Amino acid sequence: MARASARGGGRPTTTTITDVARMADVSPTTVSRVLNGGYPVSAETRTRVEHAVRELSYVRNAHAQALRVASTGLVGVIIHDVADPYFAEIVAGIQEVAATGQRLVVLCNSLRDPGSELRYVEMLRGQRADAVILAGGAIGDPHYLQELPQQARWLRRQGARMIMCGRQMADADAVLPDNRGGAYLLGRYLLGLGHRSIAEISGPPDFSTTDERSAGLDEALRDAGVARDPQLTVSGHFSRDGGYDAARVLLRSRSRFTAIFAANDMMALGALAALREAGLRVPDDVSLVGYDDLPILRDVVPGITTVRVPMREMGRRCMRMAMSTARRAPRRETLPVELVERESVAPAPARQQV
DNA sequence: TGTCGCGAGACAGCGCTGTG
DNA sequence: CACAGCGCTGTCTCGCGACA
Repeated sequence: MARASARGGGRPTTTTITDVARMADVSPTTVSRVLNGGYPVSAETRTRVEHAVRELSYVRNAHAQALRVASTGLVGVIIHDVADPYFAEIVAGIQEVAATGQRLVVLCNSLRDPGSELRYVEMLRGQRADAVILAGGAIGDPHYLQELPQQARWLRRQGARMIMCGRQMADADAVLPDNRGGAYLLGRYLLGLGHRSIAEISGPPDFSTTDERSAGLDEALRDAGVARDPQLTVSGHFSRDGGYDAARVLLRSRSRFTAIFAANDMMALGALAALREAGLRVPDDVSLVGYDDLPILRDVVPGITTVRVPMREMGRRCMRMAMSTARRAPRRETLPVELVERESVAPAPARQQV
């Protein structure tokens, strides 16, 4: 099988284009022509080469190929948390498109640590990735905010590009959900049902997603002439436990509210658990809304009203950007979101407040 | 004219050798 | 000691020549 003559000793041997050429009784040039097309090769020779490729289980050396064609076919995807269904959906969309384009996706889990994210970008640059997709809201760390655009510029110089999924940055392409617009929709919906005391379980303070969704709710309240009570905002991690803890803080406070606006669905699930533990019914005692429309929400009782973010489509679009030719001007695509009404919201009770 | 082989050169980056 | 130059890795492209 793999040649033992050329490289002896304990060194690992691999099948190269030369081995295929030898078995097919042609030159490496002809093997390359068969594999890549674009040159005339007789049917008989083509068959011999293809047979040798199968016999030797030959696959091209991606590193060596990258040297010649200046493309590794590698796309790095950096996400905050692999256990978060939000990112799972985005990655599913990315891989759907990657599979059609013969791209290898490398998944990196930053656990929302800005230092990890920067290190992964550098490592992917070192691997000469064709593109790096950064999914999730921006982190407000000063060093990170200064360094990341620099990394995007270096990538661009290498002929690669950076694509932001769910946030934007100069020198990088971006696919964005309308965070502010979606939060505005939810706010208006709650206000329309008579809710005036709306508690907010917001995301961590240093994330752009947190700011945008809070701003959307703010805008809805402002438009309705409803003053916002700062006591009714508690921040937490973008997770089930983050929502659970924040809801418990709200319940322990003496503040009164008729509805909870959670910054994402996982937080809404945590809040639902905390409300249930406190003996409160959703939506009879408190209304609850989430954000994202994660697939797992379909099996939750009561069904949680939310905003559908086209996560899979965002992933698909990011990958298409990664596979397309880089342009000078960064590209921006904003995807619309829609309100999904389920059973977790009821009209505000006339007097009763939690 | 079609098909194929040959050889040079390019690619990134490490390690080695020679030179000043 | 610093620096330049070269070899090495595997693949691919390109120009040119050979052959049926």
